Amino acid sequence: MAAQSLDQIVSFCKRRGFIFPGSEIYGGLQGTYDYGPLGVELKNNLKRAWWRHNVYERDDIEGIETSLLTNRYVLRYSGHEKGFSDPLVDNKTTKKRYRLDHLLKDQEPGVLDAIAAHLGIERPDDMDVFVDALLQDTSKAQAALLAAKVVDAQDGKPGDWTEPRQFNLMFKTQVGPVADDESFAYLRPETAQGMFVNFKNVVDSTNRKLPFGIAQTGKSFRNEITPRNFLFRVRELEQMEIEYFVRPGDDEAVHDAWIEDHIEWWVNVVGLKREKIQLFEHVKLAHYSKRTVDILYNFPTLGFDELEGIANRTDWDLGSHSRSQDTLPLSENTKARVMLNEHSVEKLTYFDQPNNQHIVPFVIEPAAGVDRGVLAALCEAYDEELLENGETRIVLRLPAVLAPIKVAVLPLKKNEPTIVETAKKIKKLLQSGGDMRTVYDDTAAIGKLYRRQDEAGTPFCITVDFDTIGRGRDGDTSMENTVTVRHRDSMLQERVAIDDLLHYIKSRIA
RNA sequence: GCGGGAGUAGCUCAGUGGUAGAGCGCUACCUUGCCAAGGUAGAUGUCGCGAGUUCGAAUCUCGUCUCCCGCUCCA
Repeated sequence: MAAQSLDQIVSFCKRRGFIFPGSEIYGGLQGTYDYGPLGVELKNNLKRAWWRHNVYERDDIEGIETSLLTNRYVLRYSGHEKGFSDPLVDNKTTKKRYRLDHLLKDQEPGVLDAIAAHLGIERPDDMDVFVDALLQDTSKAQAALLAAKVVDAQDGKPGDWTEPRQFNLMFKTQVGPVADDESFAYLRPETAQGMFVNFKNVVDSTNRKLPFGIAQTGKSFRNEITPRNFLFRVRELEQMEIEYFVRPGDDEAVHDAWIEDHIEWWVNVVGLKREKIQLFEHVKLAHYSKRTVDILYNFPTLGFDELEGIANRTDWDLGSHSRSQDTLPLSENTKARVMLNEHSVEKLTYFDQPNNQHIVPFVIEPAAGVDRGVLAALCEAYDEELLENGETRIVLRLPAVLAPIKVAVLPLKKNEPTIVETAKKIKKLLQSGGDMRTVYDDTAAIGKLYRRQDEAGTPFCITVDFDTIGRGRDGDTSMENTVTVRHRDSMLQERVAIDDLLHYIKSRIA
């Protein structure tokens, strides 16, 4: 039986050392989690599998790793400094909270005129401009909302509004020893911008031709208003992102291809069931997006929710980060909305040799959450199996490539020195390659050792017994130097020669 | 940020003013010829944190933090 609730997964993760609450002994820190000994292996394996699929097994992707601390101009021109913050206002009577722009959109024109009059300005057509005007002086804005009798849809009456407050979803941090208003940087809210600002560097250093992509995994930070639901919404998260650059006009077909490719990856590599995956077509689009499609997974408790978002970011980002934008062949939407860039020293364009012209590529962005991926993999793999003898076996049916521990070596009897020594020797042999986690355990009876490994998701247990050391029953030595390999999912066993073990295991965990 | 619920051993939870408990798990030894076997011994808690009331607080009050549910938010 699969996990029935997220709580079940949460306590399992803590008990077995996958995931712990962040800063726990000091009462925790909201929206942070730490990965334990098994968790870090699983997470690394997931990232490695992603990198392998998206970088190594393709011809058209380069990897990159950019800094988390980000120059504020990067996030100004990307639109985040402005668009990544929400002005919020509360109605003290109804206890409802609204985004200011959403609230204003629902008002009668007369109410908006009254607000403008109170501020002493003409009413702007553009809601963003209007909101900006209100945020210039929040106490004056509060007075304006009250004077204009802004209505709360909840009860249909003028609300008792608080001052509007700007809720910035980006973390700022001080850079350098002098704490003044200008010496700060942002912690990046997405890894994407690092790839955009390095577009020229990658093109120049690799001689890439369109279409090609840049891939990156790494931490991002979002000051979520309400971090919730375990790993699902956290303030420090890790992303696996690709910015795939194409000729304008090719973007729509490439977008569809990435969606298909990544659904397949979640199903075939991470092991998520196809029927637990859905697509969600965004109706309300981000400022940079022409079309965004989410890949959703059916999490316990949460239901279908986002695992990966695949956006067509058009030429927005490259255009935004370029100087002299008026000289570039930008798309109409970008041209109309892009902020004049007074700080960039580069034009992020691509010279199209065959047609002898500069173009600004369109970008398709598959952006997945590593932590959400780990959570989905755990939820999918978690199984409470009812055995024939009436007992329950918890087994984590992770694909071998994701399993934290690949193989456990166990002595059938720990009070038989030759068996113990042989088992430890085999453990050394298997770990010598250095590219997989192996364990030796003799602290319980063999059945319990198997069950422990089942919970950890270990696909193979190797048991050293009397046959291994040439002391089989009735003097049988025919199975000397062979061991039992016990399979996690089926609990079946087979006999394998020690000399063949390394190859046997490696060929089954790739 | 608002409303509701919760926080006691690693996990699940009992304990309503009077010496902190159970099950599972964990450790050591014995036993054990393959699926959470048995025996013996053992460790583990600022009862989330901080104040207050009280002779005495896990228990009552207030504050605070964290988690869960609902609102809100989710580029």
